[in-house]
Amino acid sequence: MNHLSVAPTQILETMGRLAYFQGWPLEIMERLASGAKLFVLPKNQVVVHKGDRLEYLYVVVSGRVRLFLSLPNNVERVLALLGKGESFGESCAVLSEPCPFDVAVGQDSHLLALDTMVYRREIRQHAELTTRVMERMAQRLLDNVRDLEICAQPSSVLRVVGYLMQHKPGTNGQGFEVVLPGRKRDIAAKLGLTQETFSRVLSCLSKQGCISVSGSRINVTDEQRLTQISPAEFLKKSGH
Amino acid sequence: MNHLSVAPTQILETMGRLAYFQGWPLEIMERLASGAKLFVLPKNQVVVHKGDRLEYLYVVVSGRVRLFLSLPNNVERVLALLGKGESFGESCAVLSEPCPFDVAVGQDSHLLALDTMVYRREIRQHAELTTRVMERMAQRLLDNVRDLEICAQPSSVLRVVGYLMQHKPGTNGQGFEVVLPGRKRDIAAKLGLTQETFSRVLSCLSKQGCISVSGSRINVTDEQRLTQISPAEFLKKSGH
DNA sequence: CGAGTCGTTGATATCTTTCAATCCCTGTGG
DNA sequence: CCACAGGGATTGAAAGATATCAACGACTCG
Repeated sequence: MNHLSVAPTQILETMGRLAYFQGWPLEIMERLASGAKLFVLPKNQVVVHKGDRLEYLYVVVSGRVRLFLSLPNNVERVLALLGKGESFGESCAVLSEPCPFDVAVGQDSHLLALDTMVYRREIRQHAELTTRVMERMAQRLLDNVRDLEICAQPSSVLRVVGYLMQHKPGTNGQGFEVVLPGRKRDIAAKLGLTQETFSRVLSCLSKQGCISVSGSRINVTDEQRLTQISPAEFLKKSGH
Repeated sequence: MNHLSVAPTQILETMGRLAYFQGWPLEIMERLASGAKLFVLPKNQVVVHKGDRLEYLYVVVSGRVRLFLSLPNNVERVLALLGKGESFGESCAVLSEPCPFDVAVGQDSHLLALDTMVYRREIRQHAELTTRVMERMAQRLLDNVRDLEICAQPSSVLRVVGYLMQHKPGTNGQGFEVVLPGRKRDIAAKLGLTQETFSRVLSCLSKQGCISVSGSRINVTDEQRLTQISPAEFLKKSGH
């Protein structure tokens, strides 16, 4: 993988702009920066193979990263789609375990790579940071449950509705927009659906006036009806 | 919920026997014990409702506990089946977030309940413990991925095979036994299957000589064939 | 012995996947 | 400027696997 040779001071500056490091002591960021690299990755580049021992912990500086499992029928199951400021590899770094998923970038991306050894040492030596990382992991565990709840919904429609509602902004009165963080096929793979099914569901919801779709922007116009659509006798209604 | 009034010293003694607290400083266990209770719960008792603010962090002393999501079609999706020494509620306790799942006991059980406030305070004041809890959470995140990988398998057979292989003991030459940690319907619900489908798959695998089932004990006799059975043209073969 | 829970088995319906063709958009090169 | 290639998305028709509904059998407990 290509990595830019970047001066630690510039890496430090980059770190300062990432949400990931908000509130971290400068002194520690400096030590992390000195062992860090900045990777420049072309679209579709694979970053990590399942089973790899991670040399680095990664933080997304720009672009899109997708974590996924490769299933026997030659399809992917997407675990997460990450954007700027999000990270992956902490769990493996902390436990020195092999990575249980594959990682690839969805478009040209910049990834900050922190040396796992340095990371572990710094984390452990600073109680405040340990707490911070612990909280982040706790948050991720809760997020996983929410994701799983959506994937566990018994019908494709409910899964898509669940996904849209999960991305509703906190403060809002009437309607909201969801911008899909990746290709539709990847969103589908995150919901445990094929892209075809995902497409059909969006199409139907659209025809019923609940949402309007244009590219990767989805406008939820009638949240009320969207959440009540459960009765599921639904893909048929729109002229199937 | 019934809770035994138990002297802190006895609670402390109980804690000492739980794997959860192995290696914890006695001093801290004493402080945790003073704010702790011991719940005695009858079969099927609900411990936590989804959305509850947790007053306690729970550790299983005896019995079986199941964490699950209630889905719209009135079925459960099981997240975990816990036995002695396992715990739940840390993430919520650490973040003061409402619990995202329901919890019930599968049989008469004893649960140790640690006050979340005391727990948080103690954890944060002792760097060593924070690290320990962080590592536990990291482990749980990796476990979640493994579980999800199994649930993501494209056929019921692969899911069951995956489940069985996940429970293979590390050291072994020829065959192994898996004791299901709960009712078959709960295992099925953990795999995202109905109990009927789970039953059929076990039956077929059994007829093909890969495994033998007696109650909740499953003997994997031909691991070789079990893992190669993928071709999936399979439920039909056994006289469906 | 009867009630209740759990598990098995069977028949049917339904939903999603799969396979295939078409469309749309974008970037590229003649 | 247009043609064309490529990736992505959509749409259609068919097949297949699981869910659902229902009945039965096994076991436990009171």
